[in-house]
Amino acid sequence: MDKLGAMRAFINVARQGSFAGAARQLGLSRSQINRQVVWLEDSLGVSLFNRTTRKVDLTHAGQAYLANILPVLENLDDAELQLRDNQQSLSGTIKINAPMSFGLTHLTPVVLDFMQTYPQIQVQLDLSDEKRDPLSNQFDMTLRIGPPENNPALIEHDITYTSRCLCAAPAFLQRYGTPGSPDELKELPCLQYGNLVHGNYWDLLYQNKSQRVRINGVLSSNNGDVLRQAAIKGMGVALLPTFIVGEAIATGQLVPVLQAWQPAPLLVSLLYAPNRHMAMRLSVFVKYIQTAFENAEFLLQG
Amino acid sequence: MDKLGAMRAFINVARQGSFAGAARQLGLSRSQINRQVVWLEDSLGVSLFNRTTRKVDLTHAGQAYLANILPVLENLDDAELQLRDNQQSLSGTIKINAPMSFGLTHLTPVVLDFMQTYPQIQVQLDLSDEKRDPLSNQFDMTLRIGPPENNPALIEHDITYTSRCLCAAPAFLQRYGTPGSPDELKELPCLQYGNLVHGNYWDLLYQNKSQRVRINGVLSSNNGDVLRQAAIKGMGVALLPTFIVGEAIATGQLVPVLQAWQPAPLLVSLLYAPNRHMAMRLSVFVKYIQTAFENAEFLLQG
DNA sequence: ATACACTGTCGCATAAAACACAACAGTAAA
DNA sequence: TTTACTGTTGTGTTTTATGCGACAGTGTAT
Repeated sequence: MDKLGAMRAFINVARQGSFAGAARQLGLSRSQINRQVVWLEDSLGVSLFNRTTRKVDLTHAGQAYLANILPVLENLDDAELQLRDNQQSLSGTIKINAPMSFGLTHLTPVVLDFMQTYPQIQVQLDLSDEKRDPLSNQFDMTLRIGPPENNPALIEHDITYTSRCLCAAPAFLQRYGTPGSPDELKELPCLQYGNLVHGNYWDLLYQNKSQRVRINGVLSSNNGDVLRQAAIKGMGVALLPTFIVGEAIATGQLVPVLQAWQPAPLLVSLLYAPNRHMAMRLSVFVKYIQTAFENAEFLLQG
Repeated sequence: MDKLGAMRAFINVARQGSFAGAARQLGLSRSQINRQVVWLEDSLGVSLFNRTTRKVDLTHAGQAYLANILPVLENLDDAELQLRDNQQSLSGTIKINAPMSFGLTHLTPVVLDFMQTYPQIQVQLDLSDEKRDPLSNQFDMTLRIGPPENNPALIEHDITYTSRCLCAAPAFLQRYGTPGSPDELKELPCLQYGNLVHGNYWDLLYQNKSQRVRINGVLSSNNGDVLRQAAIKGMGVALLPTFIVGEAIATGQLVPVLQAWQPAPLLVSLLYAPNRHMAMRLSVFVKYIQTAFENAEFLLQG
């Protein structure tokens, strides 16, 4: 038996002093109201009403019970209302985790725009290149750059792609010579992006076919800016996402090499727990990020 | 769907971090716990748990909801406990209404004994000769002296009988003569008990047959002591319950007359609302009064 | 690495309840 | 007295609750 329903029936009967009135108001039959109240009385072991066929008066016990459960049920409704509001309104906090470089250079401006569009939403933006569990309750959204995880317990919302390129400083190329084929990379000092280090090699695409190329890795870091600085200083050939080295290439600090041998583009995706009921602010955020990066060709161009 | 049940399932799952654990504790199947939680989530439009098949963690929304409903449910349980306790324990207040004379002379000592037997029970004893509705919430118990009401919406618990007698002061009899037959009453000044005044006559029993006898009513009152004082002063023949005039007869202030023509004994009964669940203190009170008056022969004797 | 025990979820069948309707006895007002 | 309404109860039907079994997934111990 639905005790809450019985309580609501009881409250309505008490307020109106009539079973039939409560039945009309609740859209139920008189018998059902009667049965619910009787059940409540039996389960409590207390008579709640003194009823004649024409009058319904609260017992002392009924008065006490009514006075006790009224605020309780109000609190309960408040709790639900609060929850629903937090779920459906465009307010509250979004906790985002993203890698350092991409977060600083590309995510931050979009997030700031987002916050101006939805001023009631607060953002907690955590930038770090450490791998964090997107399923821990620490973050609502985790932005990842890399190959898909194919984790069935995780929603991977693909945002865009970012291409990578091989590049080096002009001074470096003057000193070591510009490589004409990837074979030469195993003789040249190479700078490796840490998150992708699986060994002393790079996987490159040549005419859409993947080929594993041995390299001479001298520096690896989980921070792309470190590698960019190293590359600009002429310390080696770097394989870096264009969003990191794009500006340096545009200003001539770095020069693309082996342009026919480009690494596969990396997936930029938002990871989050697959809740069947996602908070409105989160789905709005995902959509906002999606459209903001939809035509982000700067990511694809050197 | 029983929302309270679903909430309890949710709370148990949250506490144990496991659907199966909650199922074991609640004595239900895993599927039922799952269904209840899913139903709760759907009805709230919010995901309460982040679940993998091996871990169950509260969502932020779930944490908030749990924190909100926990005290609410506790309050609800408290309300029920309080109600049940008030119902089953021998404590609380009993509100009694009784007629003035009988209350003072016979009910009061029994009530005082009752209070010493059950010191946790408080009594509110209202003595008045006005007719009051036993169904109004003003009183739990109404003691009435008189013929049964045969009200189906009322429980009439018969306690005992009290006989009545015709009597007068010796001085009065010296002046007017002792009546030898009831016919003479229509010439003698008579004193009528107010609650029973239905006209200028008395209904008397002669050899177990009721006969209506015309009288000469000169004073009527709803208070028996008034009539007793008047009778002692020699102002007329009184028809009064023996519990009022018994002492005066014993001391010779009044003398019974027409002893072959006695009025029908009056019923002493407790009236109360027919609650299907009577508070323990009330049923105990009824039983106590019942046994206290069970052999109350003083009521039957002049 | 493999087996195993355990998890959350879902489909299915059944027992339990919620519910409306109709009928009944009682009551207040016309 | 009539009339319209009340609270209650029995009856049948629809809805829901519940257990069982199966499935895919996941830690643990061998």
